[in-house]
Order: sequence, then structure tokens, then C-alpha cells
Amino acid sequence: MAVTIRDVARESGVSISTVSRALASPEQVAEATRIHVQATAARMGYRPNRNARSLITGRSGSIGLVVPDLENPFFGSVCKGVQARARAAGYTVFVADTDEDPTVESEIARSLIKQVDGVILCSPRTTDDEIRALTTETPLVLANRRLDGVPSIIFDNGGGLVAVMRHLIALGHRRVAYAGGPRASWSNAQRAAAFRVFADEQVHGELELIDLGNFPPYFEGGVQAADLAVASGATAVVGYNDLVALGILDRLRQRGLSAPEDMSVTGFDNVAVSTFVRPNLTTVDLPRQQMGRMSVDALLDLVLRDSQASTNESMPEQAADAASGVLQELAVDLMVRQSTGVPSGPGGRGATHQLLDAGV
Amino acid sequence: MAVTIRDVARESGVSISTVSRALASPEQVAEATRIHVQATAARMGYRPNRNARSLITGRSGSIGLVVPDLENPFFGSVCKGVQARARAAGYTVFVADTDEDPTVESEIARSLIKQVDGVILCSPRTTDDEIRALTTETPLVLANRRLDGVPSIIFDNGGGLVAVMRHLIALGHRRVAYAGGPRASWSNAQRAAAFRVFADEQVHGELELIDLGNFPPYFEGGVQAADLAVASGATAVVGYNDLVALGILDRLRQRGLSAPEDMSVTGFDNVAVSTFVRPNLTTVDLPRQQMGRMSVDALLDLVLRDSQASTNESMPEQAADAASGVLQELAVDLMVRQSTGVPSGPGGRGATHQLLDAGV
DNA sequence: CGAAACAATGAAAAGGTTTGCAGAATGGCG
DNA sequence: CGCCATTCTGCAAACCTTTTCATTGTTTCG
Repeated sequence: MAVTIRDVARESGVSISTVSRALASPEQVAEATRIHVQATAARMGYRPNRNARSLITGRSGSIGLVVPDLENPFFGSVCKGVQARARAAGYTVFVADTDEDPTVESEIARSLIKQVDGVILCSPRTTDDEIRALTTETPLVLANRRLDGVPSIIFDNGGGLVAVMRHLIALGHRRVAYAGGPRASWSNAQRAAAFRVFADEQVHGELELIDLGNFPPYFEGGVQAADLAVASGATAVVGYNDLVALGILDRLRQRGLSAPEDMSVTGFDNVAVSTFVRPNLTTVDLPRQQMGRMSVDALLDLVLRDSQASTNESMPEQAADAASGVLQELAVDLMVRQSTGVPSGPGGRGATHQLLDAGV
Repeated sequence: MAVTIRDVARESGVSISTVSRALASPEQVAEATRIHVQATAARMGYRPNRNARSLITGRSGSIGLVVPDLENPFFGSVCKGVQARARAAGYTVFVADTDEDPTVESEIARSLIKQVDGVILCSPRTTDDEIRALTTETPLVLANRRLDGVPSIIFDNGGGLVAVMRHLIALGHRRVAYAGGPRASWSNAQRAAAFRVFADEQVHGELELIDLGNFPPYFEGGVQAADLAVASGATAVVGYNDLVALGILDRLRQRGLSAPEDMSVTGFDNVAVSTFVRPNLTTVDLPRQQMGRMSVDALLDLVLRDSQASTNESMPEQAADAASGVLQELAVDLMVRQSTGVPSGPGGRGATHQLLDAGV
């Protein structure tokens, strides 16, 4: 049998309450007693029963994390960040994998609710309404997705895409294609939108942008997109993510084309493998672990506020605003590597202009 | 406030006990009552408080999983398998990341013990003694490491390495190098041992095996090993894992050598990226998710047995043997791809023999 | 018809902890 | 010297559920 607080109390000759206080709120107990009790507890190897504690405090000391696919290194990174920060704050983490299935997502989240203080939904595939419903049942924060009124941690997808486009334009590209991700993906919507509005808000009259359509966000999707990119006459193709970009690179090579000479290629994510291939992939680095850490911070803010709200009614307004439905956007970095370069059509940059003029 | 069993009891006009039974052990309650109570509970959205339940039953319905690095896709896969199987069995999973630090490993495991029914240690970096100590405190199973007396799920590392060697020998290689992983790695010990004994138990008098030493199990480790491999005069190099193999491939290309013409290269793990590079990597596929699933099965066996042991003393002997300290070895598959081929030294295979004869 | 077995339900204890409240002890100050 | 304030400690309730035991009512069989 495990050693309980009762055993420690008997052994050290004080009451249960004193033991509890000596360990949980040391300032309330005389120094001599405190030291004695703490020593006894340590000697006996006492560890409070978390269930009993949770039962009375109403807090479990753990949080839930729901991700679509643990096998995907992207979520592995986020998960690592979440785990590290939670542990530092004395919380443990339940992890659930939805296998990319939107329907099991909310079901899993609901099954977690009862045993956690709050939930982080990372890249959820379910609907806005469903997420909002969940919000009424538990403290919840969104990672890699934005929803008004729900604390959300997102990457600056638009900024990342703009950085990519500027880079390509600076190199001389005037005909650029976008190989999109899944239609239902929130990240893809962000990136595709930034791609589309780019021509409008910039003053590049001669810039031609081609949307190649939606592809599976894997290597195979890129393979598929590569041929369309070549046929489009683009000199550069922006992949939805690194995997797609790698697929494009591979298919190009297979067709005897080389990057960046015949086609510049970019990705998104900066997964480790993007430096393992030749040419190294120019891509946008996303601070994934930081997203995990910030999600935990936001969630713990929420949890803390909730628990205070019931006892302490005087809360500064701006503090409430600061975290209730707040949006935090993480800056991203363009990593310029080998897969992008000056377009080398016949005659170089001038020829590209000609090509455009000819309406090809 | 959440709805408790008391509310349901009052609402449906029965006692607390009846509600509890109607939901947990329906066969003990009259059909009419059962239906009525279940309906009322469902209507009120009643969910049992897991803490209260755990407090009295002593079981938490969750298990702990400790891994060295969540960002490593290898552990992501195992984790996914664990998560899936646990969920199917009605268990939830705590995940902890030790950041490859052996000292925090047991500390983390201990902090989990109090809130889980059992623990899975995946690729633990700590000592045998420490693991054994943990065994006395909680049901525990080992994934990707073997320890006598502790249920262990491992890959057939030796078999995998033998398959690789046979493949290389069949291609005509007679001088093969091994680029090892970390000295402290259990997997590496297995593979290195298999590599060393290979020459002895096989009858390949002319076979020369070169141990290049230990390298970090990452891309950079492979880069480092590549030059040594070239200098050793080997025609094939076996990497500790895929990342090392990829590093070797990259460094070879950088030096103007090509695989498999100038050097055959193999890996271990079959991570997704091994098919993203050219040449595709010949490697050993490890059923990682299955390792996760089997770990859960083994752990749940253990948990179930423990809880029965206290009540029911009559247990068949062989059943106890079957899972108490049992070792389960998962078969692995050689995936032959593009990075291995016939050695093409000057004059082909014959020349290799000459080379060996010359003592080079 | 009576007794015994059985099915269904309720009362109550138990599980380990936190915490409000009250009592005791100590010290300071008038 | 006496009173009050302060500090420390203990008692007991509360958290929500499961489970044992007892009770009631019903059925079956001798």
C-alpha cells in the first residue's frame, strides 16, 4: 500500500492538516514543524494522491492536447513544446491523436475534458461551430487556427508567403505558381489568400500568378503538382509545405529538369529533411515548439482566470481582454537555401519578359 | 457546476447506488429502472467524475508513455501506436518527453506513476538498475530495449542487420563498413554485435568488416562517417539509422562520389524521408506503430494481472509466465531500394577481390 | 401454505486530500 | 499583571464515486 498523508501525520506526531499545510503552503506553519514534517514525508517517500487532491480542489494539474497526426514531425514539434512548458508549470499532458478524422476530434476532446483543466486543439479539422461548442465546456485554446473569441496562436502565414514572393521577385521571377494544400486546410486558405492578394497590393504589373489547385499535403502531392507547374510556364513554384516542395523537386529531377536552374521551388515549415536533400530547400521556418509553449501559456492564463473569477470579482478589464479571445501571431522566417535562384530561361530575365508578352 | 450522480439520483427518483449500478454494471438492475436511469443521465449530460472513481477503485484509466524526443519521427510513430491502442481499450495516455536526458527520465517516470495504471518506457536512456527500481513501483513495460524480468518489446535488430549483410554480400561486396550510433544506445549495441559476429558465424573467409566507430545518430553523424568510410576502402557502408545513412549519401555526393556506383549505403528505420531522396535509401523497416500497440497490450496484461492477483489467487502458472517477464521480438523487413548495388571498382567484382588480396 | 432462495434496491462506509473554523499557545503592550 | 493580537495547530466537513451489507419484496418449491 502507498504511504498516505495519515501515515506521515502519525509518524511525525502532528495532525493531517498540518502535514497538508507543511507541504502545500509552508508559510502557514512554524519553521520547526515544517522542517520536521517535510523531512518525515521525504523519508517515507510520501507523494500526495492526485485523485484525492483533484477531487477536492477541482483542478487536475493536467492539460489535454489534441493533434491530427503524431507521426507528422510538425505535430511532434508542437507537442514537444507543449510538453516542456506544461512540465515546467507543474502540469502533465494528455495527448490524443485524431488520425486526421474531423468527426472523432470533438469526441476525443470531450472525453478528455473531464480529466483535464483545459484543452489545446492543434490544427483542428472540425468546424468553427463545433469548436465554439467545446469552448463552453472547458477552457480551450487553438493552435495553428484562428477563431474569433477563442484564444488562438497562429503563424504569420501571410507574412511568410509575402517573404517568399518578394524573394522570388527579387530574383527576377515574373511567373510564379502556387501548389496548394488541402481545400479544407485553414493554413492553406491563409497562404492561398496571401498569394492571391499579392498581385493586387504590390505594384508589379507584369507579375503573373498561377494557382495550380489543391494537392494532398504529402510528397506525392508535390509529384503530382510538378508537371502542372512545368506546363504552366512558371519559372518558380511555391509549395504548400516542405513535403509538397520535395515532391516537386523529385519529379523535376526525374524529368531531367534541375532546380533552381529550370525551376525555383519553395516550401513551408522548414522540416529537418529540407536540409537533407540537394538542392537544400528554400522554405519558411515556423517556430513550432514556440507555438506549443505559447499555447500552454495562453491556456494556463485562461485556467487561472477561470478559477479566480469564481472567488475574486475584481479583475482589471484589460487583463480580461488580454487573454480571453486574444490572437497571437508568431513571426516566421524565410530560410533561403539552394532551391531558389535567378530564372535562366533562354536569354535570362529578359527572355522571361518576352515569354510573358507572348502570353505563354 | 457539473452534474453529479446525486443529481441524477434525485431527478430519476432512485438512490445513488442504483444510478451507479445502472451505468457501471447494468445487469444488476431491473430493466425498467435501468432504462429510466440511463435516459435521465444522458439527458442531464452526466459524466462520472474520474477522480472520485479513481480514488475509490485505485485505477485511473490512463497510462504513461515516456520517450526521449517527440520531435523524432521514430517516437512519433510509436506514440501514435500507443495512443491508438490505448484509446481502443478505453485508456488515455500521458506523454512525457525527456529530451534525451537520462537523469530526468526516471524522475519524470516517477512523477507519472501516481496518476497512471502503468508506464511504458520507450528507448530509455537510463540504467538497468534504475529501470528495475521503477518496476517495483508500478507496472512497467519496455519498448525498444530488453531487460530480463521486465516485459520487453523489441525489434529483431540482429535479424535486420543480417538481412542487410546478406543483401550486400549477394551483390558482391566483400569489404563492408559499419557507421555506429551512440555508444550508450541499446539498439546500436544490438546492431554492432550482429555486425561483429556476422563474419564468424557465416562462412565468408574473404569478407572484411570495418567498424568505423560511434557517431551521433543524426544527419551530421553520417556526414562525419562518410569520409572515414571512403578512406577505409569499403565498397558498402551500413549506417546505424536512416539519418546517418542520409548524411553519408549527402557527403558522398558532395565529394563527387555517387551511390550505389562508388559506394552502397544502407540505413535502419525506414523513415518516410528515405524515399524522398535520390537514390532512395535501402533500409530496414521497423514496425514502429506495432511496437506501440504491443507495448500497450503487454502493459494492460500486467495491470489486469496485478489487479486480479489481489483478489483471485488461483492463476494458471503458464499465464503468469506468458507476460510477467516476457520478451517479444518484432520481425523487421529489408527494403531494397536504389542506394545499394553491385560494387563497380575498376574491373568490377573481380577487382574487388584483387583489392582485398592486395591487403588494401 | 410456509419457508427458503432470489432479485432489486437503499443506506452507509470508504477512499485521501484540502480548507474553513475554532481553539490553544505565545508574545507584546498598556 | 491582564488583555489583546497574533501565530500555530487540530477538528471535521466536503469533494464524488464505488461497493459491501442489509433490507424489502417477490418467486419458487417442498
